[in-house]
Amino acid sequence: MEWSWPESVLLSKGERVKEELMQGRELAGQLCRVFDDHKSTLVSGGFGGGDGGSAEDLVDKILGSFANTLSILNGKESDGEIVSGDQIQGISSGGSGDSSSRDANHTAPVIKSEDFYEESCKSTSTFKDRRGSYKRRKTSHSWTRDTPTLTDDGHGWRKYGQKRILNSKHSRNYYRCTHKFEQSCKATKYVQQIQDHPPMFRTTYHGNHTCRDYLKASELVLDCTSPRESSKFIRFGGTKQDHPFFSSFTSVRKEELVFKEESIIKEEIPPTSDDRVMTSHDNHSWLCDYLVSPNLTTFESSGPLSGFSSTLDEFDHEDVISRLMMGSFDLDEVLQYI
DNA sequence: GATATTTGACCTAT
DNA sequence: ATAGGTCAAATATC
Repeated sequence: MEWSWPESVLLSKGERVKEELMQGRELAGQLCRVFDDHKSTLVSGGFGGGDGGSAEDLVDKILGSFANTLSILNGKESDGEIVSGDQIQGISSGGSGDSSSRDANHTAPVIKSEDFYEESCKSTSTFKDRRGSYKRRKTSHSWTRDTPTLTDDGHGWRKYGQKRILNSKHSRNYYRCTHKFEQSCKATKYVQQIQDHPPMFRTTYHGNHTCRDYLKASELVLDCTSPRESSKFIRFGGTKQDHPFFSSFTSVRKEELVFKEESIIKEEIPPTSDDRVMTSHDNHSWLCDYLVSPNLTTFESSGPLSGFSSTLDEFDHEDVISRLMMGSFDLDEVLQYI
C-alpha cells in the first residue's frame, strides 16, 4: 500500500514551507557572518548582543522558522501552534541538562544539545593495538533525544557495548554506525532508560553520520503508529536513488527498527501493547526531518517542536548552525515532493 | 559462513 | 580510585 500526501493540504502549504525554509537558510547565513565577526572580535564578551541582529536572536528566528515549517507540515498551524523564536528561547532557557530534573510528563521526543568535548591531545604510545583503548572524540558534538519508546532514527546502528551506569537502574547500550568501517562513519550513540513510569529513554548521539546507504534510500517507513502491522512506505520516484536529493538518505532497515526496540525492551521493561511513539500527524514531521537535511540530526524531532528543549549555550549555537549550514539543498527540489 | 549481539577485559578521563 | 567508553572473543542468529 502506498501512502500519499493529501494534496489539498500540502499544496496550500508548499509556499509557506518554502518561505520558512528560505528564511531559515537566510538567517543561518546571517548568523554565520555574526560568528565570523564574533571570532574576529573575540573578547567583545557576550554571545548575544541584544539588538535584533545578535546571534541569539538569529538562532531564535532560525529555530522558529524551522519550527513553523514543521508545524505547517504537521498540520498544526490552524491550531495556533506555530512556534516563535521567543517560544523556543523560553523552552531552552528552562533546560538544565540534568536528566533527573526533566519533566516526567514529557512524552514528546526531546532533543537537547549537551556537552562539547574539548580536544584531547593526550596520547599514549600504546593505544593503537591495545584492547579497549580509544581516543575521545576530538571535535564531535553530542546531543540527546528523549523518547517514551525506543524509536528508530533512520540510521543503521550496531551495538558494541553495554555498561551498568552508576546510580542508574538500567544499563547503557552503546551503538556505532553500521557503516563505521566501510565508510568511516564516526557516528555513535548510546541509549539508556532514564525513567520507568512512564518509560523514558534517552539517546545520546555523538558525531554526525557521514555514511550513505544507497540500497534502500528511496524507501522510508512512514507509518510508525502500528509498526508491526501496517508499515507503509513512501516511494520517491519509480526507481531507487534516481533523485540526487533523496539518494543521500540513509536506509531504514525494518529489521533494525524492530530489533533495537526489542533488544532493550526485553531486558529493561516488559513489552507493552502501546510502544508507539509517533502519532499519525507525526509522520509528516518524520519526513520533514529528512527534508531539512539527512545530517541535520539536531532537528530530528518526531513530534512538534514543543518538545524541543535544547539548552543553547555557546557551543550549542555553533552546533545548530553548523548543522544548518551542512544542509545545502535546493528548496524547489524538496518542495516538489511535499 | 556471514553478520550481529553479548559480555568481560581493558583503557582513558576525571 | 573509579566511572564510563571501547574492544574483541565467544556466542547467537540468519
